[in-house]
Amino acid sequence: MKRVTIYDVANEANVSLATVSRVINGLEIVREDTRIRVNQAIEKLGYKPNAIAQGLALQKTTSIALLVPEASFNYTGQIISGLLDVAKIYKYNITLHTTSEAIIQIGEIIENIIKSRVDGVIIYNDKLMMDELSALTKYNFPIVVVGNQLSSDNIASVYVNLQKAMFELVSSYLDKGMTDIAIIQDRKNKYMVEQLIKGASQAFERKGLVFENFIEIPREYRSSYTYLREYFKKHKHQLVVAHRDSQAMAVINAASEAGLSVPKDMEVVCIIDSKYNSMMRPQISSFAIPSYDLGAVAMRVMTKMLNQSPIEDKEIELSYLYTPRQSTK
Amino acid sequence: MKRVTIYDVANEANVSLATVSRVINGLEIVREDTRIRVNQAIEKLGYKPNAIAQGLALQKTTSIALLVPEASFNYTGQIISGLLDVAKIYKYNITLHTTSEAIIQIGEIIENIIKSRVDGVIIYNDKLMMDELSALTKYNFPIVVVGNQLSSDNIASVYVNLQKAMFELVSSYLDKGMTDIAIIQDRKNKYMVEQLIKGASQAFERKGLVFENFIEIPREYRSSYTYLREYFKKHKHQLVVAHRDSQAMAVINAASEAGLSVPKDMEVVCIIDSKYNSMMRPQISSFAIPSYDLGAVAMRVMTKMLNQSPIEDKEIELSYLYTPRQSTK
DNA sequence: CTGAAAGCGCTAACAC
DNA sequence: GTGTTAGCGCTTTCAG
Repeated sequence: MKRVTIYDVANEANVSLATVSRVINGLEIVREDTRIRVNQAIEKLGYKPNAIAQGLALQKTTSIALLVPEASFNYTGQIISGLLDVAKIYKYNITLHTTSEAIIQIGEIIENIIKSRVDGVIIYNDKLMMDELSALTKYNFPIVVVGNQLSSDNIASVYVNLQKAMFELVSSYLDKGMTDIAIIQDRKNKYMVEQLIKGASQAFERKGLVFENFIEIPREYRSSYTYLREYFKKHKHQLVVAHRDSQAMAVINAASEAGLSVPKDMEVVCIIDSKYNSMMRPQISSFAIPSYDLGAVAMRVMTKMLNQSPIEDKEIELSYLYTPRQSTK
Repeated sequence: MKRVTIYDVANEANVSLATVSRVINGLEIVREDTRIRVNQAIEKLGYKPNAIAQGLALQKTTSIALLVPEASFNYTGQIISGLLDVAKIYKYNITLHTTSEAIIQIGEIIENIIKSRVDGVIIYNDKLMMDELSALTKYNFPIVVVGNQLSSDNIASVYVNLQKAMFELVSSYLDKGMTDIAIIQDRKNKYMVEQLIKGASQAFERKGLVFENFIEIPREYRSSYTYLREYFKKHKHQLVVAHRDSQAMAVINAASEAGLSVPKDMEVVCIIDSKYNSMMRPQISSFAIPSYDLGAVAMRVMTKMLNQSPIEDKEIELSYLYTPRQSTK
């Protein structure tokens, strides 16, 4: 199919290309009959405006870049889903970029994003902090960070206060007199675990205690499970907190092999779960983190920034809900 | 930061924009010293070529559209991951589009893709078949379909032969004299289940039998689990095949509630599993479907089509591997 | 080896 | 209301 341009339509309809532009954008007033004529021509020729050319002329692309870590999508899936739904409403396209463990690549990705001249960038990344973002901020297009509390001139963020969540959870156990509480720590999700530790420490401090139970998965272990199997042969806690349901499940399975029964001998809680949690036995007590909303709100904020609309607050905190299940008493 | 264009660089380096274009594209021969001068200017000004303008001039965007159903990403995640990794190698950008259940939207999405002038489209979709694709084929850019066997002039496909997989699986059970075999059927993944049924039917026919055990989840049930719980109070099979581990898990949990033990009283197999399968008890026997490769190969084929490279075969079948686990004897 | 100039398809003043 | 025209930033002949 030959490319049909705005000129072809103009010819067909016997008007100037400016008029065609007017009707496709519906901005200015065009006389009824000529509008109809133009629309017929468009229909007849099967004309579709070239978004690339529009982008050049308008200096905007109506597409925003999404930057997510690696590509498991196990937990970002919901976020992306929310993002896309809202993006669709506002007619924004999403270009998907993933950051691998290798930090070196990040420069390349950002370069790529800049070349693409997207209107904005949404980032979900535990590791990427202000410093790494600076490369992006120089080009001062709006940035929305999902998952971290963070803001500046053209950066907004949408997040859940995990520290507070953890504080409340740990406090409630401490109140019951249970102090043997441990957190699973692994290399990934470093930022997230840090927040959990802060929250726990805070709760301990309040009781005049010190929190120091980190179950750190050593680098040499390919999977947490392998390590945990060893670990629970020698250790036991009253409560173990994992960040994800998969980690929690590894804990439960490992503990079970070591003869520990959850929740009888040990309770387990995770922060974020997936749809699989409902299928697991025991089902894991978790915080209901509004992942979908995290994405949807992020995209909404982005559209506001793009429209220069005033934003009440650049750091938007979404709420969580602790949901006890079978893995706790 | 002010936009810096190729003109600015040309000025700074005291050359024409044509020369700058040459050095950034590294195509034609440019004298050593002027090349260095230009590169210095680029460095100094922080110039990044505008991909939009390049796209306009070159009539190509180096970006390809990815169309996936809804947005669960539970099973497409791996595919997307493979896709992105290869896309990165070839410097292609991916724009992400999701198709919801509502068919009406599909036209809008396709229109959007066409306007974006992507270089190609990769589609993973059980439902979308030739007819729906026609809107795309008219614009004759390359299309790669993931998951369906399908091809034509500018359409290639990468898939796994589920029918064959199912045929082999069912045959092996029939050979053992087990004929009470059922397939879980739901509204989603219709195409996939169809293939499974074909494979099973074929195996049954070969034995002079007829396959007719479909456990169809009625529309009114929000989750399969709710229905299955009722179902297994009254029914029981020797083998139940589900397409996904989540479905299989629902079967196992429901059966378990009805007093059936898997695999003792009933065996369960699923076709595609996720990383969660390794955490489930029992772990579900499944076919190892090379999801990542499905994506990676699809992208590779796409790049070939874009380069007009000859393609040996437009229908690429990837292999699976049946992996018995705890849910079968 | 390098520069001038004509597009690529569209938008947005500015005329009429 | 509608047409004219100058860009948007880059690539690519075609000269020199």
